[in-house]
Amino acid sequence: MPVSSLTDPALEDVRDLLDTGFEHGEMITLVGRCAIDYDGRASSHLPPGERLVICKPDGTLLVHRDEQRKPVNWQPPGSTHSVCLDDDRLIVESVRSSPHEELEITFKTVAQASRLELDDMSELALEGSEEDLRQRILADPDILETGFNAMATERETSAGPIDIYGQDADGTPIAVELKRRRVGPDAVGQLNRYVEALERNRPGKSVRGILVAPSVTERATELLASEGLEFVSLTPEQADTS
Amino acid sequence: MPVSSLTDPALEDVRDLLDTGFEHGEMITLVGRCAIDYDGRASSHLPPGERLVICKPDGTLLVHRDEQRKPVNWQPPGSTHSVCLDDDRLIVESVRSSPHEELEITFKTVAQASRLELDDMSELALEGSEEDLRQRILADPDILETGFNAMATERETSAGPIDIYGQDADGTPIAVELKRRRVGPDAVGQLNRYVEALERNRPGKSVRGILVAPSVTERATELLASEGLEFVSLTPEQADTS
DNA sequence: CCTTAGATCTCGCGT
DNA sequence: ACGCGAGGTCTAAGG
Repeated sequence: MPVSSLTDPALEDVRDLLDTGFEHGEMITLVGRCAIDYDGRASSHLPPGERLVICKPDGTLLVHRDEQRKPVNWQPPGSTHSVCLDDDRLIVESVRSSPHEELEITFKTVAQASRLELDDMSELALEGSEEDLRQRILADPDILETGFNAMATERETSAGPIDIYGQDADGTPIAVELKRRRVGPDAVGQLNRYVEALERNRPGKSVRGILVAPSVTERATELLASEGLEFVSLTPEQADTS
Repeated sequence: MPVSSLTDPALEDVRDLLDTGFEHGEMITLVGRCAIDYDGRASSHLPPGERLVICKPDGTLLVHRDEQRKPVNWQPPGSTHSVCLDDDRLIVESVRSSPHEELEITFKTVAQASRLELDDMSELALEGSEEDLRQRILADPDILETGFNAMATERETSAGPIDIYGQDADGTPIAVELKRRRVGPDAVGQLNRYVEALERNRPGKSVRGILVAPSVTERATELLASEGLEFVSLTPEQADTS
């Protein structure tokens, strides 16, 4: 885990460190006072302030302030970074194509500059996703409704793919929309689009729509009622019955 | 912009640095080999690997790998960080309440640990948002449709707030939904919910729905047609006519 | 606190 | 490439 770091360096030395880091595909962190201009999908300007800048070898660039979870500015993976010294200012530039986006960071002073080689082959194992909720229902369809018969997942309609498509005990088609957390009106609209698409395909035949989530907001409940849709309360993880 | 940094420190010294940094409300960066466990809205486990950890004074915690824009693990602002030394392992813990979430980072080795005091009072100025699109239309309603009369923004309906509510030249009500970029079926569903809510309030009276965006996907175009809704192409920023 | 919808959303998966 | 929907989404604004 080699780390090369400079404290209160001359901007010239920072430029060399960046060039070396970019060359070697290393991660770089910079702490310093900088102004930032962005132009691409939108455009922004951030006056000078002290921030932490991170350049990843995959082309990602992050600018973090001392608060908030999201970077104040950034470039997505695949961008190309470069650095140049202009008088007494160090300019870090990141360019992305398709769509074209430019980020320019102008440093007045740099307090710390580091090159990091990070070795990380592990993969994140996450539980509690919508996929887990789907597996729960497919493993035991009766928890949705007695006699439910799951016939397909991601079934295509003209309005998009249905999470689970099946039939009830009477053979009536059902579109099931899954959400891992409490839902609002948007999920109802989504389910409604799928149900209407199925009904357009089979005129006259009734289709049921069931929204599956831990809970729904009041407005979503009203919308479900006005559209004739149903709700079943389920979480991705089985309730702890210990 | 005071920066205190340790290279290849003993874990004991890292613990002291963290304690000091937490105490003084400073930002902290750690580079090292660690495993991570999360439990809260979901749960996850990440086996050992080399990562960059950032603790912000507002309670934000970020764990970044050497690729991707998003942190592999994190805690939102408002979380409480703590550190303890357990044998030959350094454990950084972050807890959040409402909802309860825990993140535990177990370091085997630390290559770099830094305390940063970042002074940043500037505010980001961003252009090209949906709000800019709204201002464009309100400043010159005719660019939406000749004779359009904007009567309200964020007008409440039983299905949620309409971006712009108004009337056409004939006095027919119009719900306008704005999007800053190319849109898909979700935006059509959103507009449809608003139009249906208005129609439920005024039975028999027809209501027009207009989706405003730079462009729409084909599926969204079909949905617009099947719902009897309309589309007008506009961008947040005026086209460059130089 | 909860709800609602925007975001330079990001990300993965599919066509 | 583009389309589509999930996400521990995050974040701001409003009730």
